[in-house]
Amino acid sequence: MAEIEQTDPDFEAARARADELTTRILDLRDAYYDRDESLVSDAEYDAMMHELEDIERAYPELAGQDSPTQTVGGKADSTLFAPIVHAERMLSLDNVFSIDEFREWAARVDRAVARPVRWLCELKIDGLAINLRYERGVLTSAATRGDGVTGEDVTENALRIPGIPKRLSGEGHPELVEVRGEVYFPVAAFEELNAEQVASGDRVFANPRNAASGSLRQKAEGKSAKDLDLMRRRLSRLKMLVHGIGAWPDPPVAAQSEVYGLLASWGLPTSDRARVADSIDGVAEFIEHYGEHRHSVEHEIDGVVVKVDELALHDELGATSRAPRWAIAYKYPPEQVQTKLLDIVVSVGRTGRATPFAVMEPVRVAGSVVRQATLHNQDVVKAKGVLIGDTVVLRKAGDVIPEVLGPVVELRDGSEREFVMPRECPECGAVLAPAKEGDIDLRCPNTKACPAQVRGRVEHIGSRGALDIEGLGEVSAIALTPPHGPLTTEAGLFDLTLEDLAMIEVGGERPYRKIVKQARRDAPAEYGPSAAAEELIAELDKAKTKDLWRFLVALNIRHVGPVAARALASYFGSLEAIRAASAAELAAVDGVGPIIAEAVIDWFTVDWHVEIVERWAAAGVQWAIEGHAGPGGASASAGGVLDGLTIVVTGTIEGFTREEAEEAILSRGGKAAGSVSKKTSFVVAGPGAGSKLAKAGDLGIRILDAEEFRTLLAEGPSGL
DNA sequence: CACCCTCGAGTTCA
DNA sequence: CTCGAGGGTG
Repeated sequence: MAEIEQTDPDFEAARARADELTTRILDLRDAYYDRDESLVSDAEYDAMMHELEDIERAYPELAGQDSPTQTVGGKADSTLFAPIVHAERMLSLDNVFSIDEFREWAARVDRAVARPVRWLCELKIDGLAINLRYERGVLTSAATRGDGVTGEDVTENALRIPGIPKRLSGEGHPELVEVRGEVYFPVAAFEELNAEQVASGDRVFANPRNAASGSLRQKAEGKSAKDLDLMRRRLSRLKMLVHGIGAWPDPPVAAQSEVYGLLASWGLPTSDRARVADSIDGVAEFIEHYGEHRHSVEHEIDGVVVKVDELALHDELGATSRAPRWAIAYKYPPEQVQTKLLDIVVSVGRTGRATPFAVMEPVRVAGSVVRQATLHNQDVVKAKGVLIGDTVVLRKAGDVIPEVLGPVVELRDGSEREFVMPRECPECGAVLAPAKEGDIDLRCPNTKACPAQVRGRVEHIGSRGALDIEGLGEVSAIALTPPHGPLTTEAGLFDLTLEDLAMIEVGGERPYRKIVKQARRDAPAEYGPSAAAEELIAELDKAKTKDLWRFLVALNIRHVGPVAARALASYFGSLEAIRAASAAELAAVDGVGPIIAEAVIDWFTVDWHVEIVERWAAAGVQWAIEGHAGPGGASASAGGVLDGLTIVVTGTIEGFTREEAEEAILSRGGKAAGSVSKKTSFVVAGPGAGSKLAKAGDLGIRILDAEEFRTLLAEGPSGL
C-alpha cells in the first residue's frame, strides 16, 4: 500500500465524495440484503455506483479493495459457484471414535510438547463448512470448502445469511483474513422448512445439512418473484458459527479461545458452548455431557472438536498434508432410534436371491430419513427376533447403512405377528428353493423370465462396473423390461430401436417419446423420440466397443465381477477361448479357482445364455481383445513401473475419477485393491477418505496425495 | 487345514 | 459398509 502524498484540493474533494458514496452504498446494500428493503430506486443506486466508479477512474488510488465497486453485492448471478482458491488451504480433521482413541491421541500430543496442554472443546456442527474472506474488514467473498484448496463461490447467497457480517466491526482487522465457519440450519427451522415443503408439495430434505447445502446452492437466475422470495426466506433462516481463522502471522492473542473473543468483538457469531479443559478428563466430561444432550442444542451435532488451545503449540505441532496435528474430531457413535416395523417384504435381486427387508415408519437416524433396511435372509429375521408390528431399534452401521438391531420386547401388545418366508417368488410366483443343499438363501429358479431378475440383470449391465452405459440405470431397467418394456431377456438389449422405446409406458407416462408437432390443440399430435431415447440408443451403440472384461461382467456369470473378469479376459483374450477352456485351464488363471471355473462352464451350458452371446455378436459386439495372442498370451502386466505393487485408492483424487485412477494402476502392471491390508504397498488418499486411511496409518503404509500418485505413475516407486 | 486377503453381492440416500 | 464365501498361502 504505497501512500502517495496528495495535497491537490480536487483530490481532497474527490476523496470526501468517494467516502460519502461508499458509506451510503454499503448502508443501502445492508438494508437490501439484510432486511430486503430497497431504500432507493435501482436507478438511483446505479447512479451512485457510476459516480463512484468515475471518481475511481480519475483517481485510481481511491479504488481500494474495500470499495463497493471492488467488493461483492450486486455482482452478476453468474459468478455463483465459480471456483475460488482459498488463500490458505482448508484442512480437515482426523477422527477418533471412542474416548480411548481420544486419550491415545491426547497422550501423543502431551508427549510431543514440553508443557501442560489446555484443551479447547467445541461442538462439531453438522453443517456446511464456509470460508469468508475479509479484506480491510469488508467481506469480499464466501466460498464452500470444496476439496480444501478450491471451493465454490457462494458469496451472493451468503450475503443473505443474517449472521454473516458484510463489514467487521471493532478494530484491528488484518489486511486480509479468512474466517472459517459452519453454515447450518437450526433443527427447529429445518423442521419448519420441511413442513412447508410438504405443504407446497415440494421434496423434503433428509437432514439439516442437506437443507443448508441445498439452500446455499440455489440460483436466483430465472426464478419468478415468488420463488425468489422463497429462496431468500430460506437463506435468511440459515445460521453460521465461526470456528477458525486462516493464516494470521502475528495474532494479538495467545490462545484459540481468545481468538474467538476477538472474532466476536468483530461482530462474527461464535458459539457460547466452547469450553477450555485443563485435563483430558475434563475433555471426556465435555464429550459425555453432549453425548447425552445432543438434542438440546439448536443445531445437529455429529461430534466434538478438541483443539490445543495455545496458539504457539499449533506451530510446534504442525500439520500433515490433510489435517492439523493440534486438533481432532471425536465422532459420536451411530445414533440409535426406535421406530415401528410395519412389514417385512421380500425382494428378488438380479441373481434371484430372495431378500427380506424391513419396511418401517420413516424415521431420522444419524442424519437421514430411513424407511427400509435389509434383513439379509430368513435366519437373520429369526435371529434378530423381530415380529411385524414390533417397535424396533434401528441404527446406521458405519453411519451409512441402516440396520435393524432388534425388537423392543416390552412394547409388544400381542398384535405382532411372525414373518413367514414366502414359498413363492413375489414377482413371478415360481417356487423358491435353495441353490444347493444346505444353503440358507432361497432363490427364484425362474432365472430367465422372472421380471425381477431380468430387470436386475439389465440394470447391472448398465452399471459402472460392467458396461457403464449412461442412461441405463434403475429407472430405465424398469422401463425396458416386463411388464413395461420389450426385453424379456437381455439378449435383445442391443437390438432395441427408437420405435421399441416409443412404445414403452410406465405409470401412464411414455418416457421415451415426445410431441414433435401438433397443428391445433385438439388435433392429433405427432410423436418422435425423446432426448432420453436418442441418448440411450447412442450410448448402447457406443458400448459395443468396450473392453472384453466389461462384457464378461455384463453376462452376469456367478462370482465373475470386475476383478475375475479382467483376469479371465487378459489371460484368454476372447470369449471363444474362455468358452473352449476346461475347468483346469480356467482355474490356472490367478484369482480363479475351481468354483469360479465351474460357474463359467455351467453358464455356457444354458441355451438362452448362449443366445445372449450370439445376438450381441450379431449386433456388433467383438467378444475379443484385438491383437491378443490367445490363451496364456499377452498378459497386461508386462514390465510396468508398478509391477508387483498393490495400491489402494480412497477418497477423491484430484484429476482422476476412481475408475481412471484404478485404470492407471492396472495399465502399469500394478494391482488396484479395494481394501487395505499388510500386502498393500501404497494408499492413495484424497479428500473424503474414510476408514482405509486410518487402517493404512495403523499398518504404517505410506500414504500418497494426488501429486505423489502422479509421480508414482510416471516414475514408479523409485521416484518418490 | 487354518488363516488372511479379496471379491462379489446386496443395500441406502442425496 | 458389511457380510459371506472363494482363493491362495504357509
